[in-house]
Amino acid sequence: MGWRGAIKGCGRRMTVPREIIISVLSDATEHLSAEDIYFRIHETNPAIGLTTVYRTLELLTQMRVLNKFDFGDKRSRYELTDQYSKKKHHHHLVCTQCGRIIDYSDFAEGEACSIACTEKELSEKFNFSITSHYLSFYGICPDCKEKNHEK
Amino acid sequence: MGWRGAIKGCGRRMTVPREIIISVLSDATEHLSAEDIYFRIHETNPAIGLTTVYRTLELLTQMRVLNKFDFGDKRSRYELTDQYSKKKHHHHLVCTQCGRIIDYSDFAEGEACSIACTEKELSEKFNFSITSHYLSFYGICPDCKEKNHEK
DNA sequence: CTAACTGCAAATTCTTTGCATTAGT
DNA sequence: ACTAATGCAAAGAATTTGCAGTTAG
Repeated sequence: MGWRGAIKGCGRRMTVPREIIISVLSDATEHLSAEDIYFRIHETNPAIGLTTVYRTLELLTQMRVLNKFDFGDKRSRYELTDQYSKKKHHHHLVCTQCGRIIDYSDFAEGEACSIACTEKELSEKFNFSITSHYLSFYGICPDCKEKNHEK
Repeated sequence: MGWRGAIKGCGRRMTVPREIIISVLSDATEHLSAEDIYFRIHETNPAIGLTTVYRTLELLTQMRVLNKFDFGDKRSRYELTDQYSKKKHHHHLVCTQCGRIIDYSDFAEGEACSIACTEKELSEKFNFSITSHYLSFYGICPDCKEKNHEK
């Protein structure tokens, strides 16, 4: 079932703003904030307000169409969940100096398997129904390393 | 070198508020927000302001004495980094329904090793200097599962 | 038709800043 | 003494809410 079905399936309505917001998210390669989305939409659809963007993102997050992330700057960022995304499931590599984020999905030998095993062990041990996970590595990117070296 | 040394080592001063804030964090079992810390301190030290708590947390985070987390509610939460903590390095298991967070550090067979291997592979592949990682699993805790069942 | 959705402006909430005062070293 | 650190009040920034008008089904 596509996201349209998910929305209508629970008594909600398909609207122009929702359609556009998801299409922006679907085309995005980066991790967009509410304001990012608002500005992209605003050029072609100035009638759509920031409030609607926030409300739509909240709704879609609750419906598990979107994941909501926080990378340290104070704005929340969103991306489609695996189920609805063109991109494969991925983890993040975050530069703590410049904020650059690399998505990687060509998991190292054993990484994916290990996560799956851990998930299974944890769900048994703590009796949790695990639905997802989030793995990020933090460090200094090549560019920042170079800049730091020059000083 | 303890955190006191870290602070003095870079020309900063040891003060009563800093001492108290770290001791609260050191004793905490949960993940405290700035306000949590402020209230705990306030009972015995009403002279210490919330601003100082924020400034201290910011400083200590920059010095890598603290890790700053975000678990979805909008407040930031803090805990001592492995180097300064009584607790072992751990990962998180978060209930998406009630917000409960379980720390686990008795890593499953292979989990710790796999993270270390992945870290090494990524740092070579992307030429990143990786300093830390963050792994969380999300799901529904036993209590919430039960509650959902009753309905 | 009617209830969900929207936009605007105002309100909230968390966090940061300006500035005069206090207190480590 | 010198300057970092503090507390207060005020400012800032991201997000949420109240409400009257709009629109999908």
